[in-house]
Amino acid sequence: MPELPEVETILRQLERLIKGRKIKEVQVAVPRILYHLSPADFKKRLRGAVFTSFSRRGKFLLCHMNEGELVMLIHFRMTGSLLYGTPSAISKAHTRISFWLDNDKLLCYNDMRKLGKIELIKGELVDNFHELKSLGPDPLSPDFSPQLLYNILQGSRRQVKELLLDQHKIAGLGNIYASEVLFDCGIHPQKKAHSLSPEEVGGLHRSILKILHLAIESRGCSIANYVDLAGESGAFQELRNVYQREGEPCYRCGELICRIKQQQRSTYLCPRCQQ
DNA sequence: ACCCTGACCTGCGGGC
DNA sequence: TGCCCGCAGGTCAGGG
Repeated sequence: MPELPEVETILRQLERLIKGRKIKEVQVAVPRILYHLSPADFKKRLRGAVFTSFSRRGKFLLCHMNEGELVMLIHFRMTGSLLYGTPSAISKAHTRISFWLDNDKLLCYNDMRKLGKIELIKGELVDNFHELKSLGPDPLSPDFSPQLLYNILQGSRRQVKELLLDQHKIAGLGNIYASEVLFDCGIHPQKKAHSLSPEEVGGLHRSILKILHLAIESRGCSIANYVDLAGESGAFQELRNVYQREGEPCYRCGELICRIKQQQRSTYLCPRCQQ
């Protein structure tokens, strides 16, 4: 599920709705979401903890607890979501972890496929946490310049779409937005990364920012089951040009959108607009 | 460095 | 109706 825009949407809602709230009780229905942490440990460390602030790196959501002393790190993978509301209003389908808050509302981590992951890290160790440390630059960070993108692409002989999906190179794009971005700038997804000209990279850079900002404004993309904290769908799926539009006409030129496989995953493109 | 496969999970829709 | 297959916003480990 969530790529960068969906995580950003969730983060903004958490800032508005959960900031300053204290956790009264924690319930762990599916321990494997916590990986190496035991449910007992997880509960003990979070009982009484206060949500201080929130941040994001790529697709990782960071909940800073107790003035930054502790960080709860969430990766939603394919089908994870956070839901917030009164206990009776929240969908209990696939609830894996529940947090009771001091206003008697519930914050639930729901995840049909159980592929998501939650970690607890001491605040001072966050920057050394290997999964964050190995991430490439976040495209919404100020240091993500066209020149930086050019350097990243120059260093690889792989296909450009594969590179956009590689979180160690650029952190935040997933399968939907990678296809949409490449359509937007007219670059064929199978082009070798190092073969792109500075002008093409400039266009790619502009399209990455354009599509991500557009998707955040639309509060994410709900093609399948993504919902925000309130259980609401996003609207970006109405704006997409290629993703899951195989066999339908390109809005720009009328050619039929086609689907190819790259690294066992579907890529959608317009064969006429993307050369 | 690159490429592919399988693993982790559940659920949905299509074809027979 | 039921069963099997492929597919799904992700990522990692392992082998060639």
